[in-house]
Amino acid sequence: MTRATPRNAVSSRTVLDTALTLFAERGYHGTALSQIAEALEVRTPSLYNHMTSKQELLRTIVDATVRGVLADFRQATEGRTEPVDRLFHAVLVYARRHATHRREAIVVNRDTSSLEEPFRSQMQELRREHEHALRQIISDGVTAGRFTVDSPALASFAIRELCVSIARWYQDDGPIGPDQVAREYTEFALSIVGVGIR
Amino acid sequence: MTRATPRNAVSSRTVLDTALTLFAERGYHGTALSQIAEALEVRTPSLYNHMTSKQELLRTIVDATVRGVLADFRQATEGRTEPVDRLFHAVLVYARRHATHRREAIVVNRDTSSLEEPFRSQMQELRREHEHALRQIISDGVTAGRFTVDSPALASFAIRELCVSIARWYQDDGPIGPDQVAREYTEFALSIVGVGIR
DNA sequence: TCAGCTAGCTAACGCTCGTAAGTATGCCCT
DNA sequence: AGGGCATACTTACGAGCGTTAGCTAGCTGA
Repeated sequence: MTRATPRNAVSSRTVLDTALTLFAERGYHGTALSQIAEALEVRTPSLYNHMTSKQELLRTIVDATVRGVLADFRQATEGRTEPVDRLFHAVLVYARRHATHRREAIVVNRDTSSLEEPFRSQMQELRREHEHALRQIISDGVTAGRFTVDSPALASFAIRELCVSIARWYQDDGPIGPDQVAREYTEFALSIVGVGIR
Repeated sequence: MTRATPRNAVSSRTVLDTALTLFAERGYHGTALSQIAEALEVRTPSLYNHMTSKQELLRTIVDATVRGVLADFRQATEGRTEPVDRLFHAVLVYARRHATHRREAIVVNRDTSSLEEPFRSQMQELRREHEHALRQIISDGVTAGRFTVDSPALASFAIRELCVSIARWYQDDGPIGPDQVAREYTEFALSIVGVGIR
């Protein structure tokens, strides 16, 4: 049984959250378990009451995030058939996620390569799935004459990285909310494929 | 004197180059000197004949790259006054550099935070200089009525990260050259600030 | 009340890291 | 021919890492 009100609020959730913060700040290899422990005001070995290994922390973070991205994408695009409509909503949720889940995005983008095999390949496969799905929307839009772009692959890369970049500067306590950022960036994305909103 | 034709071609240049490749691949903290040595088919301590510390390798890489970016920028924009013209050339050289200097770009973006003080602050100051200069061009363009964008800061971030992202997928041996990529991405950038080329 | 479990602690492990010291080897120039 | 220098080597160091083992305290529930 989990203690009702532990004296110090350390749990697998808080360990993961602290790891997330530090991994995002200093990278997986740049973060020592002792730093996570220190942030939680606990000795390093005590962490093992809440996790099984450092690698598992990374695995959990990447897994949840990558699956979340795919789930977002499916929910945002299902039922929509118009390329502009599909791209708009796919980019909107993707951009929004990078404002609301900054740390996760930074860790996934920087440290997926630090995952051990075979998990690393599995995760990269899932990321590629999202990548291809987005590119497909653009290809379809070009075929349908909705988008104007030389290379769907190039545009797809550009749009994805555009969204990812939000995680690198966005501040929760800043003057601009996630929805607003997402909408602005979606506008940028549509500009890239030659769709003007205004 | 440097030996004319050393049996094994190890030099400060090759050490730096190998470090660059590995840092870009696995990150600064994720790369051990032993790995650099192994790639050069040499024992780890032998590296110290060509460098003074691991940290110095990173310092050299970041310093050269950041100063190169600023030099590029100045050369590309000096003498130009038209906002569209200035932005076009500033983005063109910045984008191009990310195709021709992929590894450097990846290392600077991921591992500048691993630099020790006070060098880290100095480098970040220089990066900020480029950032502000680019933003200024956009602000000026908005004032002059050449660009259409809600927030110059947002657009500036977006354009910069767009260029940086080239380093993450570009392949030298691919079907598309640096100039072509740079031109495409510059077009994307101009779309973002509401300037159509075609 | 007290058994059992949770979650903290200290101590210690084996490993790898970056770096230093001292030694050997072989080319270059005089 | 041989002295000097560049560059490689072996050995070793101290520090820090992730992780394991074993102990202890105190809350929970019967």
